Amino acid sequence: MSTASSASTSMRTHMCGSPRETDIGQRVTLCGWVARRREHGEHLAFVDLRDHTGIVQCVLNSDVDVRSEYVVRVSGVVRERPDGTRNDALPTGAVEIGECEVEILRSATPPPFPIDERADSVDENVRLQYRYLDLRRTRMQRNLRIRSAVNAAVRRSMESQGFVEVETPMLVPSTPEGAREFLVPSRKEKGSFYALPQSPQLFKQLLMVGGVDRYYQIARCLRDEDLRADRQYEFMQLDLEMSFVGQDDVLDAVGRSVLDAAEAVTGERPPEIERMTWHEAMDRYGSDKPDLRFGLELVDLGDVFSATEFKAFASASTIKGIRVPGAAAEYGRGQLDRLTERAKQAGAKGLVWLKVGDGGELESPVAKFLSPEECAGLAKELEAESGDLLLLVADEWSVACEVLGTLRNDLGRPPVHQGPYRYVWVVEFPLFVGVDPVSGRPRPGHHPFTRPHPDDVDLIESDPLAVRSIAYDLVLNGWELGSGSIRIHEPELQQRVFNALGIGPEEAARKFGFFLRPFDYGAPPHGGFAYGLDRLIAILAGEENIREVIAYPKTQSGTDPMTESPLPADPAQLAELGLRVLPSVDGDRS
RNA sequence: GGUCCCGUGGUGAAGUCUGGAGUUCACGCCGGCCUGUCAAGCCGGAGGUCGCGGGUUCAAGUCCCGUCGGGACCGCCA
Repeated sequence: MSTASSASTSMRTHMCGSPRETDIGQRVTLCGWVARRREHGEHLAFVDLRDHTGIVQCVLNSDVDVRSEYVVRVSGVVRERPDGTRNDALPTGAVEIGECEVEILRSATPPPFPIDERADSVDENVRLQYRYLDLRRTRMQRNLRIRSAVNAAVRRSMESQGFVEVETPMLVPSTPEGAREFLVPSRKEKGSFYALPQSPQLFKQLLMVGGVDRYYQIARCLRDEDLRADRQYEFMQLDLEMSFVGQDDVLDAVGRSVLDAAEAVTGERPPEIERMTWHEAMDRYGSDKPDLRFGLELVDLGDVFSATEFKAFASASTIKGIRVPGAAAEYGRGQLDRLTERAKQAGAKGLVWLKVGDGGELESPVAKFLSPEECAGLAKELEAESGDLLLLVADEWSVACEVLGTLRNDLGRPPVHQGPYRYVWVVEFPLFVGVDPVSGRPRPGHHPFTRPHPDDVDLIESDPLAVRSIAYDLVLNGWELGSGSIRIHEPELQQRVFNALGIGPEEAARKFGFFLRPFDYGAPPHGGFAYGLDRLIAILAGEENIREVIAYPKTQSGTDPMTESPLPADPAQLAELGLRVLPSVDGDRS
C-alpha cells in the first residue's frame, strides 16, 4: 500500500502525512483539504491539512480566510515544532509547515457531517447521500485501499498459479434456474431481453471446453434478491474454473489465493484452512457455515434417552442439546419463552430447557418426566455444571441440528469481524437438498451439473437424498465466502442426475441444451469455485457490513441516496425499447 | 410477503412510557476577541413542518391508525 510513487506531481512535492523530523529545513508544497483551523487573532492560525495519507499542521501568519474542507495548496518549510507543542497523536506531530503561502484552489460549503470518525454514528442514509464526503474519511480510504490490495493480491496469486483472466459478457441470456435476474430490454429486437449475469457459470465451463485449462476473473455478479448486511444487488466474485482436476486441486488453488489476500492485508499468513464434512458441520454446529470462533457445540443425547418414557423424546429420531455456561441465572421466564419462540420459527416443535442448580439438580418444566438416570446422563454428556442453562431439541436429525444451530449463533456468535479468523472448508455437501413440494422430486443442492461423490453414484436412483456430492463451501467466521464443485462432464451421468430431478432427456435438451451440447465436442473433466470478494474484504477490514467496503453501495431497499436511482424512465426511452409501464396493482396515488 | 428497531435545527443525542408554550445538552455554522493551538479557548448570534397524512383530546414531538424513509433478521439468494 505504498503511496510514494504518487506523491510528487506538478502541483505538490509531498503528501500531507509524510513530513518528518528528517525533512526539517526542506521547502515543500502540499495539496489537500482543510481538516481544521485554529485561529489566534490576525497574525497566527493553525490549519490542519488533510489528504488520504494523513494530516499535517500548517502555521499561517497571514489572515487568509480558509475554512473547513477548502481545497488548498500550501508552500512552506518543514520545521521542528517549539518545545512543548509536539503532538504525539499525529505521525507528523514532531514537525509543522512554517512560512506558509496559501493558494485556495476551491472554496467549500460546510459539510453536513464532520469528516472524521464522528461520522461513524451519522445516519447511514446521510453518509450515502454525501458518499463523496464520507469517502474522504480515514475509515473509508482505508477500506478502499484494503479492497484494492485484496484485488491485486488475488490477481497476483491467480497469475502465479497459471490462471488466465478472461472477461465474460455482461449481457447474457436469461437462465431458468437460480436467483432472480435483472433484465435488459433489446432495442433491436423488441420484446426480447438480455439478463445481467448472476454469475459467469455457463461461460466459464465453456472456457474449459475451449481449452483454456485454468480460468479466473474478478467478476461482477448481479442478483435481484433482497439485500442484507452481506448482500448487494451487484457484488464481486473471484471466479475460477480448472480442467483435469479433482477437489484437492481446486481447494488448493482457491485456498492459496484467499490466504495470499489475507496476508496482503494483515501481514500475517493464516494457517492452512481446515476441512470438515457437511455432515460434521451440521452435526456439531447445526450449520453448513459453522462459526468456529466459539464453542456451544451440539451434543448428541440419543443414547441417554434411548428408552425414555417422555413422549416428546420417545417419538423423535434425534435428540441433541447445547450447554450455555453460567446462563441459568440470566435467563428468566420471558427470555426462555423468546428462545422457545425462536426455536419454533427455526422449525422445532418445541424447546426443552433445563437449569442446573447449585447441587447439580435439574430445574425444568419437563424434569418430572425424566428419570434420574436420564438426568444424570444428560448432565454427563453435556458436561453440565452448576448455573448452566441446557437447551434440548428432539426432532428428525436435520431439524434438531438446524434449530440448535440457530440458537447457538443467537447465544454465542460474536460480530463477524471480531476475534481470530477461522477459515474452514465444508466438503461433501449433499447432491440434493429437500424435496420440491410440487413435483415431489429432490432439488439440487448446488446446481444440477454438480458431480456426485463416486462412492454414492449408485444411490442416485435408490436413495437420492443420501447422495453426497463433490461440492464444497469456504466459510470464514460464519460467513459463506463461496462455493464450488467438480462438474459432470459425461452425458450418461448427467442424465442420471436429471432423471432424479424429474427432468427427462427432451426437457434437458430444451432447458440446458445450449449449455450441454458443447460438451459433446469434448468437455474435459473440470471443476471450479467462486468466492465473494466484498465479504472477504469486509471481514479483513474489520467491518460487519459489506456496504462499508463498497464505494457506492445500495441501501437495503435497493436505492442509491446519492443519485436517487432507480428513477422512472423517460417515455421516449421506453417507446424506443418497445416497453410500456403498467399501472401498479394497488393504484397509483400520485 | 413477514417480524422487530429507528426517524426531534446541518450532525449526534435527551424529551415520547406518564399529553400541557419547540424545551435541553454536545458538535457544527455565522459574527467578535485572542500570537502556540491541536476535537484550541472566551463572548454573542442564527438555525425547527419533532419524516408525512389522518384521528382522539380543551391541548399531541408524546396516545391511536395509516404511510414514507433507514437498519437488523425470516422468506428469497440453484
